Amino acid sequence: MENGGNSKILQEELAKFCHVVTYREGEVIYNPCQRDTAAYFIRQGRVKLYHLDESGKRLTLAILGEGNLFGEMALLGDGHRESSAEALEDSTCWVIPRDKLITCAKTSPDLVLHLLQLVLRRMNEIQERLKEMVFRDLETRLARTLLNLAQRHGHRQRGRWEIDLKITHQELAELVGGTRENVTMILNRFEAEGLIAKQRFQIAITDPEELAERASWASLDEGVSEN
Amino acid sequence: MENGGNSKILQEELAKFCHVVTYREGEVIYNPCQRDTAAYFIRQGRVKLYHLDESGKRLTLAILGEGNLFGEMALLGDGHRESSAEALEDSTCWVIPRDKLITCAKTSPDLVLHLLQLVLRRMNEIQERLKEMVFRDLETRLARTLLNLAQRHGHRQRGRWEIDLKITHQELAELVGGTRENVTMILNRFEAEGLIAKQRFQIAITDPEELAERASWASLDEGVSEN
DNA sequence: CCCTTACGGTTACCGGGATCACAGAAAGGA
DNA sequence: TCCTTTCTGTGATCCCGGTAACCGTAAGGG
Repeated sequence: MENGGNSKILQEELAKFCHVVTYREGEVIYNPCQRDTAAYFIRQGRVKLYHLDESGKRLTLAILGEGNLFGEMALLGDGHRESSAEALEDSTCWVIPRDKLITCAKTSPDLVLHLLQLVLRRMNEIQERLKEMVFRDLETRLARTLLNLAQRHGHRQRGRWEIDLKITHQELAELVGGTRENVTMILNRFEAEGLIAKQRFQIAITDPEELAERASWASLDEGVSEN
Repeated sequence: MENGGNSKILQEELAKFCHVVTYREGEVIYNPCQRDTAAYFIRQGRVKLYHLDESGKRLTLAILGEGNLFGEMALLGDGHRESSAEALEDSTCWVIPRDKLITCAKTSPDLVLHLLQLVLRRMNEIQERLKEMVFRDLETRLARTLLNLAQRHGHRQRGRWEIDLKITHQELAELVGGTRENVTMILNRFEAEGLIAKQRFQIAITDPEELAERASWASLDEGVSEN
């Protein structure tokens, strides 16, 4: 969806020299310090990328869906993983081993350009996250995260956005870089103000415009309120 | 230095279809919202990448030197800048316009692979910064930043590392995501403990091993203490 | 050479958010 | 069905680091 037609072209290229792997919900795709040299391209399903620090705290780097690339870091030098990847649902991915990519770059240079595009988009998002951590407070970050999730993993329904993810407050906390307790409090505040509606594992945005306000979203057209 | 021989090969490729621009110390290379579609590869000099938020606070994304790539985000879709770049010294860069890159990808696919490598390296660093913001306190982040600066912009001298940058506490604060006051305090603490020596605009690491300790550096061999 | 400007140093205060410590409620397996 | 586990809700407390308000000092331009 986000990649427009590119995703399809890319997949045709990938089909020439890559194979497909499927993962079940909850399955771990890779772990830190593992040594392999493949990147993955999501054909179908959702994948969570995260990093654990030594004390057990977790930072979720991204929740990705169809048409996204991950594990690209393994295309670098020695190819050791720094983070973990886990399938949030049953998923199928193209596997892109480094050496195959290098050999095939000569015959289909467009492929590498496409990958470069995908990597740049991810980099942009991470840079955005870094900026948010420095400049924004927890409430703002949470509002933004909810809007992002709705955009990438949600659908519109009668003026509200349903987030199509089974997600806990703990997981949200790991996504915004805060604690579960504070996330719970802020979510309740949002609900009391009529910005969102929530049940266990489920959140819907009932007032996207106002929530975007709280997110101090730079330009509305980037948000989810349009259409 | 960090790129080994790759940098040279890459530059030969770039010479085929890119031109060179030079900037004076302090000159701004680009600004947000500017619309151009070129990336830059540093041939010589140092460049600071930063982002200003609306309140005027600044986050320094990176201080780069010879062999580094920046402004790659312009290779994406519409090509608008999100951050600023400024020459810290007189510098010369290869300019890589997007359309030239795309046309030349067919004739020299290795070039794109090299760029991909460089982008991945940058992405790795930013991801690292993000993790630090979430997991580490200010003192740790500052210790790490000093070691990084020494590694990338410093030289060894009689067992200590001199950082070859004219840098203020304010700039360090923008690099670690803290305030000038706290950076000053921590630097003084480090100096009192004999970890660093400093004068105006100048910092040297006198005890790299111990400072790496304070940085809770994962593996020593990544630090600057070896050799 | 003076005088403005920027940088470095230091304190007091305050607040966002982490930590700790519960309790109720839903889920889900035996 | 019960009983354990996981998730949510809500306080009390604490502390890191931001904010504000100074002052002395080096730098550097007119």
